[in-house]
Amino acid sequence: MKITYFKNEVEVSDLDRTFSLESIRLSGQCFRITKLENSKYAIVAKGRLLIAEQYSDRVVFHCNQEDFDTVWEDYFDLDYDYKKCIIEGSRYDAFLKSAVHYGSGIRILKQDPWEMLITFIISQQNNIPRIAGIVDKLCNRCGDLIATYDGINYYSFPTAEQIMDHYLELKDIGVGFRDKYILDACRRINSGYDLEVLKQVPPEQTTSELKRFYGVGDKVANCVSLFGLGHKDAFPRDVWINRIIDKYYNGDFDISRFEGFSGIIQQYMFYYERSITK
DNA sequence: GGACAGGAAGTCC
DNA sequence: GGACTTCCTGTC
Repeated sequence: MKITYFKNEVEVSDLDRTFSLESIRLSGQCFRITKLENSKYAIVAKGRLLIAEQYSDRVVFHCNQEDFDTVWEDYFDLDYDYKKCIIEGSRYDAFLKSAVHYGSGIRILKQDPWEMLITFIISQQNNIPRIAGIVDKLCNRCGDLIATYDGINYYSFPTAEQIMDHYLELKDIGVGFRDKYILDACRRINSGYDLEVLKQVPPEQTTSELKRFYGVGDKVANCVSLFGLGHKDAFPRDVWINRIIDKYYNGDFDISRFEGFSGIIQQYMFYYERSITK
C-alpha cells in the first residue's frame, strides 16, 4: 500500500485488490455510504462527510493529511492485513475460495459503537433497503447538519439525547416495534453507560454485556462487537449465515480455524451468498 | 397499473 | 412457538 499526500487529497494506491468502496458499501455492514456518480462515494461517519473516488486499485480521499491520519486510515482499517484472510479462506474449501475471491475488496469498517447498536437493533426482522431508509430518516430528523455537497444535506448520526428529544417521531420514522428497544438504549447511554470501554473487553464478555440491552440478542450483539468495537472474532449468525452453514457445511462450521479474524470470513460468506442467490 | 401475500442481518415472553 | 411494525418485492 502506498500513501501520497496532496494539499486537500490523499491518494492510496497499490492496494492489491483488498479495497473496494463498492464491495464495502454493498456488504451490509454500513448504511451510510452512498454512490454519487461514476466512481464517487459520499461517506458519513465520525460526524463528518468524506468524499472518495476509486479507480481500480487507486483511491482518492478528499480530505487533508491530518483527517486521513487521525480518522479515515483507522476507519477503513487500512493497516490490517486482509490478504492473510483471503489466503486462509482460499485454502479452506471451494465455497470459501469463491467467497473470498468475490469479496476481496471488503474491509470491516471501524464504525461508531453507538451507531452500530441502534442500526442493528433496527435491522432485526427487517430488510436491507428498509434499514437504510430508516437510518437515513433517523439522521435527517434527529442528527446535526454537518455538510452540504452538490445540493444534498448530510446529517450526523444522532446522539442518545437527540433521539430521546424526538422519541414521539420514532413511529413516523418507521422503526415499528423496535421503538421501545431504541428508547431503552438511549436511556442507558444517557445515564452514563460507555460503550467504548467494551473495546478493551474480551469478545465473549463483550457479547454477553451487550445482550443486557433490551432488544439485543446474540446476532445484534455480535454485529456491534464486529462493526463497532473492532472485535474481528465476533461472528454474527443471521439467517443467511445459518443458511450457508446448512447448505455447505452440514450444519457445522468450525470458526476456530480462523481464530482472530472469523468475523471477516463471515462477511465474505454473507456478501458472496447473497450475490449468487439474488 | 394496482392488489395481495410473503418475507425480512431477530428478540421477547 | 407465536407475536411483533412496516414496507419491499414478486406474482397475478
